[in-house]
Parts: sequence; structure tokens; C-alpha cells
Amino acid sequence: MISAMTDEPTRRPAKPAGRKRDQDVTDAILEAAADLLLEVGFDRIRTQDVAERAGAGKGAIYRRWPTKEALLAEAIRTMPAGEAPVTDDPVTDLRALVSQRCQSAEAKPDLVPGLISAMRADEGIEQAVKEGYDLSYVRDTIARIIGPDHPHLDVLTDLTQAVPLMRAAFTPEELDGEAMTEEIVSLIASVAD
Amino acid sequence: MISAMTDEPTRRPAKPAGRKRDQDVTDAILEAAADLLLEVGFDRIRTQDVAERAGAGKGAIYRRWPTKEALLAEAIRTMPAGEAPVTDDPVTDLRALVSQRCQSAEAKPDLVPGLISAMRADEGIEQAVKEGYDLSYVRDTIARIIGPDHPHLDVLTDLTQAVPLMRAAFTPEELDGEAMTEEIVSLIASVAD
DNA sequence: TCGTTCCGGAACTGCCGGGTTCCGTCACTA
DNA sequence: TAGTGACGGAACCCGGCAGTTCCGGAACGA
Repeated sequence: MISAMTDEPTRRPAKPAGRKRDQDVTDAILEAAADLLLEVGFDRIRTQDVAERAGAGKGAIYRRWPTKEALLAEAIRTMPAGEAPVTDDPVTDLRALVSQRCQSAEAKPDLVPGLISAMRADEGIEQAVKEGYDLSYVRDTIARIIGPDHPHLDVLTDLTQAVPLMRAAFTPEELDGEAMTEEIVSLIASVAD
Repeated sequence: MISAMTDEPTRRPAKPAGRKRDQDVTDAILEAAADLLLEVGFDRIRTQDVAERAGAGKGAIYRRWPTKEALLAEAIRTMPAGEAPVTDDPVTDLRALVSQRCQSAEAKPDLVPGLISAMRADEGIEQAVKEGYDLSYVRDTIARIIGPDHPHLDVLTDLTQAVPLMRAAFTPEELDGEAMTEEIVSLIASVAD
């Protein structure tokens, strides 16, 4: 008897008794967290605010994630990446990609700086952020313009993200997403010559 | 009598009695704050740690600055900017400037991300950081290479700071200050053609 | 129907860290 | 030499917030 009781818990394939987790609640919490991430930035999010915006209790949060950081890491992962447009003209594709980034930096300047700051403190956040920041498609698009072996491919790829981020942080008042997009695309196109 | 007593405090030109503020203590506190800013970043600094490293008490800090943020703002301002080298060859000057930035990003990756995050929360910090981030000399140097009216002058100026910052944040393990410097300088030089 | 687990909400615990106060001592002025 | 303020150091106060617990109620399985 005793051995049977102590063996059982090791494999627990099917014993869910009681009310089930409500997926709608899970989704609402993740969405609320993602919204607040965009609105107030990482370092000003409080679990109480996430719960209230989701119409949930803090208990519902901590029943699903062990810590605030774990919740936010998953929220970051669920945040949709931009569309990856494909046309015949790589410059058109690049303009769309850069424009996405510039508009985002203009509209939500608090997001990325907070994430960068947070990823230094929490490993899970770091991993989640890095997953979301895949520049390989940008790189491929630029490669189609300037050639895959061009010596400046790496710098040009990185600056499409770095310059909007930097300007949003230091000169947010004179930020013009449209003009910045043209500046960057024009530079890359000119390198191709 | 009463009016005389109440008038006096309005102008207090010379009535310092008692022990004087020790400038060495002031300097030690600012230096300790700047050191910790470089070592642990803005958001992990505690006033207690600043006091201990300076060999001072917290009282000495709050006798001089009203808040932690005020202290750190002044500490940021006292942090020395890089040298501005001037030779006959603008490319040499640019290489020195970019190298400074790249080495800094490599050695102290926690500084700038923390500052960017902090300047969104505190006005004094924002002002102090912006004062320290004057890119006009970089811009002038690049202008000597590509011409003062070149349409890509602004982007190129900004990327000298933005790319090192970005790479330090996202790919710190594969950061090579020397190589990054050459990448950036080479790109700018190639635009001049 | 009964026991279990969920739900939202509110109250509660515990810790961390900014800022203050107090102490015995030291430096300076009158 | 008396009074005042700075000094380092330690104790202290207190507000904020992560995480927990408890409540009455609702949704499940047996």
C-alpha cells in the first residue's frame, strides 16, 4: 500500500480534478502584460496593474507563472513580430522593414530601452528579447541589394535597428519616422553602387 | 526688533559658523558614484554602496544632494568625455573617436543602457546624459571626410554611437572593439567616394 | 451531491532601499 | 573656551511592491 502510494506521484498522467484553467484568463493576462510593456515600459510594470487590466486577480497570475519576470518573458514572446514583405524589389522590401522599425520607435519609445535594461538583470527576459530580435531577414534583404559578400553588410543591418532606437532615446521630440526611413534606405541603396 | 530679525534671513552674505564642508568628501562621493555607474549600471546603485565606497556616511550624501537622482546626475556630468584628437587626417581622427566608443561599449556595457532607461524616468538624469552625448565633434569630423552637405551625414554620425551600443546590448559575447571600429570607419570612408 | 480546483478581489506578509535621525567626535569661528 | 556644523557609522522609519493567503462563489469530475 505504502509503496503503491509513493510510486503513484512519480507518474501523474491523468488526475485533473476540479475546475479547469480558463484559457481566456491566460490570454487576457498576457495581452494586458504586453499592452503595459508598450505603454509604460518594463521597469514600471506592477503585477497589480496587469491583473486589473486583465480583469483578473493576482492569484490567477501566480497560478500560471512563478515570477513576474517569467510572465513578462512569455508576454514578450507572444508580441507579434512585424510582417516580412516580399516583392520583386528588395529596396521596397527594405523600406517596409525599416519603416516598421522607425514607426515603432516613434510610437513606443519606452519599450526597447526598458527591455535592454531588463535583459541584463534576468536571463529569461534576455532570451525572450533576443528571440524576438532576429535580424536575419533584414540582413537577407540588404544582401539582395548590395550583394551577400559586401563588407559592410553587418553594419548596415545593425544600423537599421540601432539608429531608430538611439534617436528615439536621445531626440524623441525631433523624431520623424518617414524621414528617418528614407535616410536609412537611401544610405544602404547608395552603398550598393 | 521683529522686523529686523525677519529681514536678516533674506540676505545671508556671510555667516558660516562651524566646521566647513570637506571638498575631499564631495569628490570621493562623486567618484564612487561614477565608478558604480560604470560597474553595476544605474538601476542597481544603492546610496549605501556609494557611501561605503567613498568612505563616507549617507548623511554626507544627503547634506549635499536632495535625492539619489540629483547625486547621480552630477556624477554623470563629472564623468570625463573622451579626448577629441585633431590631426591632419580626418579619417585618423574619426578612427580614434569611434574606437573610444567601441572600447567603452565593450568594457562597460552596463552604463549606457542603464542611463537610457533612467533618463526616461528622471528629468535631471535626462538632461545630464544629453549634455554628455554631444556628437557635434563626431559630426564635424565625418563632414571633413564626406563633405558638410552630404545627405547621409546625420545617419552616419548617429550610427557611430548607436551600433556599438546595440551590439553591446544584444551580442556582448561576440563583441570585438577593434573590428567594429574598422567596420564603421570603413563604411564612412567608402561613402565619401 | 461532494470534493477539488479554479475564479476575482481584498487583505496580508516580507523585503528592499531611499531618506532621516542620532551618536560621539572633530574642525572651525568668535 | 563655548557654540556650531560637518564627519563616519549605525539604527531607524516608511513607502512600494512582489508574492501569499483567504474569502465567497462558480465550474468541473466522480
